[in-house]
Amino acid sequence: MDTSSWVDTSLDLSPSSDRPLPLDTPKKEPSGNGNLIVFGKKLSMKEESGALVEELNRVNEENKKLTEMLAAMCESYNALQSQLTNLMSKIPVKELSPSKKRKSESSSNNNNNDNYNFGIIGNSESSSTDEDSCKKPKEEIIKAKVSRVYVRTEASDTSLVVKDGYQWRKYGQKLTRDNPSPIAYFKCSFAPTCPVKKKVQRSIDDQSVVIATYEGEHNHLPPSQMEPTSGSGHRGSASLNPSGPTMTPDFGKTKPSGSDVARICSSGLPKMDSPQVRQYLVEQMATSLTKDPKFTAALAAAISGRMFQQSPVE
DNA sequence: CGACTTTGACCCGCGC
DNA sequence: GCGCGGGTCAAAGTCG
Repeated sequence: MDTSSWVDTSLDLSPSSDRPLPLDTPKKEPSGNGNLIVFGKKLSMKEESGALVEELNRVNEENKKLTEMLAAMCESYNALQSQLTNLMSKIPVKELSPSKKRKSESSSNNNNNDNYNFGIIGNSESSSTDEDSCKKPKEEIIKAKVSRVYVRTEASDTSLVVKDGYQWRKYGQKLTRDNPSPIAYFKCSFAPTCPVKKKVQRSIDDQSVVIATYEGEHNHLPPSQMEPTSGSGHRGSASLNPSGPTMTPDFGKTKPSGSDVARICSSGLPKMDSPQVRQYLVEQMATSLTKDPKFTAALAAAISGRMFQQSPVE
């Protein structure tokens, strides 16, 4: 029930088996048997290039459509986000008492309307509240308390580190029953009073996927913004949203890496509708697609299918 | 020497 | 009430 954000450090837009190829190969496929023999066939150069050009055009159109879809998604996302922010601002925020450990945690779950720094479309892992003070209107509590982010990393990378621009201190690690890989617990260590916690665990299904669960809301500026000149590995600049700190990718400086894309996608309140972002996303998609061998293969298959169709086998 | 990580012990909620 | 399991603490170790 929680909405989670999918963050893929490589912006995996590749046509995987469960994600059909956007440029769906022509429905009119060569019948039945194999499909990749086409290049062996004799096609006149004209036909061949014609088919290729046609396919290229089609792919371009498809790309356009995808771009538009992406933009539309970003817009609706933004709309939702602002709605959420509005709603959040109407709910009184309570300061938690640091004294009660357990209580404070659960209360941080409950009353701190966190549109968390990632701003991930909130989701509510929030357990039922044992919160005393919150005589809550049961349902319509905004459930943006816990954010979950999926990050694809190198499978060999066992560090369970999710770079999000904040500074974290690990305070625990446990093995859980349902997942062989341990779960690591982090606290935001940049500000002593910052209540934000983070849990990181590898996905049970895909070891290359790390699930980071954020709880709480930062009550300070992101380190990278407070110390713009200090390196500390956080290159992305960040901006503080009035309703909560948010990460904003820095497009100006360096070419963002995959993980930057991750942050773009996962960060909740960045201006997703800004032309820069859109442009960047499109570029990343294109790069990602062209780099992906699967995509290339699929494209080749599509093209060959097309060619095959145009010059029927005898 | 300070900041961070590791890790076993402990706390507490929840289901039975 | 009891046991289990998730979450946290805090001492010891590590690192720069």
